[in-house]
Amino acid sequence: VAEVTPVPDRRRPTLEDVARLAGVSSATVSRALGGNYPVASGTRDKIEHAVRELGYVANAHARALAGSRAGTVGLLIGDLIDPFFAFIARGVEREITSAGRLCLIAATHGDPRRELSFIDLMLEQRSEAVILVGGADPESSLAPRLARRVRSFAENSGQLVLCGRPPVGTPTAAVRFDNEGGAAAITEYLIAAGHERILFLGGPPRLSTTIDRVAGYRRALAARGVAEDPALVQTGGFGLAYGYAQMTEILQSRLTFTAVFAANDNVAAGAMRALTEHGREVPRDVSVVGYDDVPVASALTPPLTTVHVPLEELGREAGRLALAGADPGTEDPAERNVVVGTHIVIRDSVAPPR
Amino acid sequence: VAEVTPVPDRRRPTLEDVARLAGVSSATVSRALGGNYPVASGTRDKIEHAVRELGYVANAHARALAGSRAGTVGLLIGDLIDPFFAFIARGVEREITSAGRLCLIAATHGDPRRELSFIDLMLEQRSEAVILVGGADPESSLAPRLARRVRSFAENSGQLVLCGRPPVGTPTAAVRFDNEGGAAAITEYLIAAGHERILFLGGPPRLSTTIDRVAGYRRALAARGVAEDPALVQTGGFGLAYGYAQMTEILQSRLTFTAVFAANDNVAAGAMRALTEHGREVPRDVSVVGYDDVPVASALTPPLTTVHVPLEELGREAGRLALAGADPGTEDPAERNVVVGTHIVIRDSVAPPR
DNA sequence: ATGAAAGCGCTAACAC
DNA sequence: GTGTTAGCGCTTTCAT
Repeated sequence: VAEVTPVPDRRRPTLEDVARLAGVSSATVSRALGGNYPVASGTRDKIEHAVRELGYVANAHARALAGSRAGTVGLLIGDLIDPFFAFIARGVEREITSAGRLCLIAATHGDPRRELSFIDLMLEQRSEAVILVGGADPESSLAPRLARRVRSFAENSGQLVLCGRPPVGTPTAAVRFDNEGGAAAITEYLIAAGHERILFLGGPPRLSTTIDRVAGYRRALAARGVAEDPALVQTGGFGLAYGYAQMTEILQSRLTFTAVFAANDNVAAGAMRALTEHGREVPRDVSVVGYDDVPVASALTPPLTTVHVPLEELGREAGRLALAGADPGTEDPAERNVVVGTHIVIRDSVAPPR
Repeated sequence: VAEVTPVPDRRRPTLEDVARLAGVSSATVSRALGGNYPVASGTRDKIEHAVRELGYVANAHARALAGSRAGTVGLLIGDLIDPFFAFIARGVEREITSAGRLCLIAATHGDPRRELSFIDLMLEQRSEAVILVGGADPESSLAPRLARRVRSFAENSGQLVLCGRPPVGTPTAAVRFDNEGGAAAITEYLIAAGHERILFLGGPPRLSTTIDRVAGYRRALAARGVAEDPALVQTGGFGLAYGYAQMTEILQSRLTFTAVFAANDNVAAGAMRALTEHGREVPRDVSVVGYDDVPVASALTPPLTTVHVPLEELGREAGRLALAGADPGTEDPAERNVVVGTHIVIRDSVAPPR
């Protein structure tokens, strides 16, 4: 058996090492590095020199252990790919990072159990805050457990912020956008254009987001005195594939409609493709609108009329709430709600019915 | 001045608390929780009970300080929105998370200085590995500093993995995809279809990715004996906006071409829009191809022929390398290279020249 | 199988 | 302004 050459495994320099080299105490080094404490400029120079000399890098864990903030904020999103989440994540990330914190991101990939374990992880990390993004099924069997976890986090660790997501059963800060209002507005727009048989297509049926959007749709119908046909509400999925498949199927049925309100832009994209393939031209034969205003909306042919959701701003706001709640400076009632507005963006996918 | 009601500020339970309640020593609790150590099953039960009772959650910082792995891997990408990065990130995240590690993600938003500070942060976090994704400007004035940082990370902390990115001047593990090969292949495809005047459009000129793709384009031209016209290589940006603007300008010039090889799918999307607006039909009048095969490619009308890059797989591979290098089990030469293949995906945006 | 005790590297009183 | 000291909560020898 060959002898393993034992690598000396040079220990990383510590505060102590820096202190020794600079000829001061470790406390002084700590203060000099912390910045928020008076240290003689001569001393500071010596310390900075020693730091460079040794290639010293602070140990975040020791720092966190010894009592200062951990300096991290957790962000949990559904999926990194989906632009809906990506824009929110970008806003959060920007806000958190510019406050000198580190953003820990994880994706659930649709598994509610992963939410739980992520919160546990953040609890272990002693994160200052965690931000939960995205719609959720309030009926989920895991909901009570989630509520308990959230409470535990808020009590022990820090601020929890819900972003575009229904309450979890325990008070928290939250930032939402007006799902119902936007849905009502764009439905009214369709009605104003002369449509009465409007197909609502897609959206996981039990997801709060879907429920709110359908509610807005119904409200507009009712407000304008348009009769509601339950057959015209076909919830299901959020993807392009769903929109395509479902619309294909619908086109083979006897269901009649002159406009489609897709639960989001992806579904609209799928529906439009199916429509086109069946020789129905948008918007001449059928009008189509979406929701979210993610990049695909403007890239479609024709460009899609949709509801703009200020996703990045939503994220920034969530980030701000997270930090405000974590900072001991602001004594806010941890439970705060901000709602960001939505507005419809008119492009070329709507025309009067033929 | 009102008296501040002092909140009792209930301390979080520690290992010690659990030990006391379970009637054992903290060492035993540590072992029971660690899992990899024999503990009497009766003792274990008592401990688990106490843990639940107290709502005990381990402190990751104390754990990391006391010597075990930090259990985190850093991931640095250019932008959370860009599907190119998002797919890679998803692959990395999946791999890291399924290995029980926590993935710390940050975005540079194109600022090379943020790369440096992110590595510093990871150094502070004592991360097991960091993964740097995406093209980079090798001429950047920060390159030497980056090299130094990378070396420092590798020496002190853990594995550094480059993902789809040129070497940084010091040996590291890396996973790349064959940029040049893919570019050559799709160029040959265009040539085989009869094209000779092929416009290469977009891509930041000093970015390694662009350079490699242009190299592939040139290689194919040379291999097929097609004369190269320098005026046909117009590098610039990576966005849809760039593709649109630049193509619009080119259409107003006297430059002639029968096909466009866009540096990526976004540029292709922009170029196609400009083409369409100028009454040039794709692929009848002009053929267009892209690179990356991100979702927009298949959503375009007509669907885009492009080079498929297995982005998520790339990310997974990077994740694997990161963990392998971090694990002391595998004694690999920290510097390993894996190259994942690319292949062209034929859709409907290419036709013979008229 | 379990306990005692010594740190890990840092911050935060508390002295001077 | 700077040094001393006592932890922060855990893991890990070394005993037993």
